[in-house]
This record gives sequence, C-alpha cells and structure tokens, in this order.
Amino acid sequence: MPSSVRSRRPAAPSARRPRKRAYHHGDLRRALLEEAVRTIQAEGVEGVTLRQVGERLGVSRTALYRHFADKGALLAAVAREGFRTFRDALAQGVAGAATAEAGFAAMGHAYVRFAVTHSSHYRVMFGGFVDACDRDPELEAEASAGFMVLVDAIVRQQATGHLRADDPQQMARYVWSVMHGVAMLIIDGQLRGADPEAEVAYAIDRLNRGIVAVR
Amino acid sequence: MPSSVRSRRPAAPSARRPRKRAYHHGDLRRALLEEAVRTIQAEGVEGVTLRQVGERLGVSRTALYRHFADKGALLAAVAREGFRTFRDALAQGVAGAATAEAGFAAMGHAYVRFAVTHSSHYRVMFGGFVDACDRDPELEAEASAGFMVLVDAIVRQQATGHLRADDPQQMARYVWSVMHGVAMLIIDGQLRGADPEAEVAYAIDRLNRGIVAVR
DNA sequence: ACCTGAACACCGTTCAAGT
DNA sequence: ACCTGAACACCGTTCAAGT
Repeated sequence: MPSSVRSRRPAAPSARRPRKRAYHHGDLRRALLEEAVRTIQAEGVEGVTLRQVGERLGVSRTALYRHFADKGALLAAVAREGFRTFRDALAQGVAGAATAEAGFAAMGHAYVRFAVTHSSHYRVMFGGFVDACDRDPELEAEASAGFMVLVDAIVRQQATGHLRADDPQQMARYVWSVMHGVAMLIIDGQLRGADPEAEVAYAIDRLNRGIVAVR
Repeated sequence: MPSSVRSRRPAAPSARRPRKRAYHHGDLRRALLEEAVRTIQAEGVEGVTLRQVGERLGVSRTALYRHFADKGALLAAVAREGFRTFRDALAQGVAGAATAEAGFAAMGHAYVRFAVTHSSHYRVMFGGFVDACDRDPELEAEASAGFMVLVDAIVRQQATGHLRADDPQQMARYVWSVMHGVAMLIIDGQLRGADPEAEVAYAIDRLNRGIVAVR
C-alpha cells in the first residue's frame, strides 16, 4: 500500500460535477441503508442478506464493504437512525400535551406506537443485534439521548411534587422497563387476544399509580 | 409408516438391557437436546449449528433429522423444557413465602432470577425464535400453564381485597410485561451500571404500589 | 429403525484485479 | 476511489444409500 497515492490527486477528469455518477449510484451508502430497512420491514432482521441487498441495488454483493465495516456496522447504522427518530417521537409526545401529567402518558403511547410501527428498527435497536453499542460510540450517544428525554420528564414532574422523589435515573430505568416489556410482548405477538392500545393504556395507568407521590 | 410396529415388540436380544446402545447413542434425542442447551449457554442462540452439535456428539450432521423435524423443532423443544422448569421456579417462589404479599414479591424475584441464570432458555422461550408456539401445541400448553400460575396468584390476592378488582387476565399481562421488561433489559446488558437485584426490588415495589387496592 | 455421505442452495468475508 | 469476480469457510436441508 504505497502512501504516495494520497498526494497524487489528479485534476477532475470531466467538468466539475459534484458526484460523477460513477458506476451505479450517487450515494450507495444511503441506498444500502434504505434497502436494509426495507428488507427488515418485509422479512425481519434475520432476512437481511448482504448478497440480496446488493442484488436488489444492482450492485456486487461486496460493494457494501466500501461503506460499512461489515454486516453488523450496517445494522448499527440502522439502529442509530432508529434512535434519532425514536427520540424525536418521544419528545414530540411530551411537547404536544397540555399538562406535564398528560405529556407523560403521551410519551408512553408514543413509545409503544414507535415500537409497533417501526418494529424493525425497534428490534435492531433493542434486540441485542448490535451488541449494545459496544462498537459504535455514536450509537451509544444516540441511545442515551433518548433515555435523557425520559429522565428530564421525570425530573420536571418531581419538581412539581407530582412524582415520588426517588432517584430519577432509577425511576427512569423502571419506566423504561415497563414500556419495553409491553412493547416487546406486543410486537412479538405474545399478547394475542388483547387490544394493543388498551394494553398500553392500562399499563400507563398502573405504572403512573405506582410512581406518583402520595398526597 | 406401518402401525404394526407398535404391537410387535421383539424380545430383548441380549439379556435385558434397557437400551441396546445402538450406533453411538442410547438416547440421541436427549443428547441433542442437552448439547443444544450447552451450546446456547456458551455461545448464544445463534451459535447453535446442527453441524457442530452433531460433530460434538460424534454423529453425522443429519442424524438429528431422525429426532426433530428441523432446527426450529430442536429450539422449540429447548423452549418447552425451559417453560416447565420456569413454571416450577415461579410456583416454588410463591409456595415458600409466609404471606400472599410476600409470595407475590418472591415470584417476581424468582422470575428475573430464572431469566438471568437460564438466560439461554429464557431467550429461546421469549425471543421470538420459536415463532410463538405456532408449530407446537405442547409448547403452547406449557407456556400458558406458566401464565396461569401468575393469574391464580392475582385472583387469590384480589379475593383477600389486597389487589385491585381489575380483570385478572389484564392485570397478569401487565405484571408479566413489567417483569419481562426488567428481565430483558438486564440480560441484554442494557441496564449497565445498575445492580440487577436492586433493579428488581425497586421494580417490584413500584409495580406493587400500582396494583394494590386503595385502602 | 437409525444413521451416513454426497449434494444443493444458501450465507459473510477476503482479496487480487479491473476501471 | 469505487466496484467486481472468484474463492474460502461456513450454513440448513434433502435424499439415495448403507447396516
């Protein structure tokens, strides 16, 4: 691997196009990401195959390695994207509500709604496919940002005396556990015979009752 | 498949050995099951490979097909076994406690303890690997038996007026969601930095407070 | 009845080679 | 710089054949 390559940048060969539409794609990285999401939605996470993704994009099955370290990195990128839109969904849930209490409930509904409508993303995010952010610090940051939205909401409600004065982190982990449990059982189809919306509503009621301050 | 086989039980060929040690194993089915569990514990569910399992047992990689329909059936059998010991663990948790309330808490601890110490079984049982009991009615029965232990405990505590008079099934689904959420986050390593025992204790406290009857 | 061995259609990943 | 094609070491499953 001669390092002289680096300094030898030949002048742009034809005019000065931003991207010269080389080979098949302008932005293969983006295309790979989108195709992966599409496949996950259609066939689940284990249905994602580098060969199939490549073929569907009219590209060699090894072209991906120019843009991602390996298959795990592809999935991690999907998860990262998921965490960003997840956090937005949560924040929007809180923002649209009149009272802090209503905002809390709205956040719960938003949580499960995201898990159900983006179950492919959700599974990649929390299903243990990406090995808990170990390899991707950016992913870690995105994930804990979502957790922070929850902690903030709790702190605000503790300040008004509406929630118990427990360690907010501890309480946030509990709230997260509850919503995660409900979401997982629903998208895994384990709660069959039960209406998902009703399930969430009941859970939020009972959850809330368990953490409010005694008047 | 001639049904005459059933009535034609030939006399034991040499003395009266329980199993005549044919080929490599007396009970290959059992051996396959145990090897699968061992592999799952060591390398996770996706580490289970029919070829490797066979090789480790000194048997061809296709020998398994005499005893299980396919790989999914093997995992389903592991799950079924898991459900049985799971139910026992739950029941034992309730039985060992003095009061009904203490029994309830004990059951929660037993739930998460099982998930943590048998995380391989737990993941196969609830991780969506066996496609929610669809193919195995026996598995379905085993799973709902475990759920019934929970429903029974709830009904008993509703009778004494200790728990709210909600639909016991609905309440059981909620309690299950909470414990499942806590268990999953713990065994997925998502709750890092938190003591698992403390996490469970806090969860049970808050959970309980949310479903007790108002005095 | 129980197991084998070769074969088939898949995987992810590497690497020399093309443009 | 970006992509290809052949190759490697893996999969699960089928099926004719052995004992």
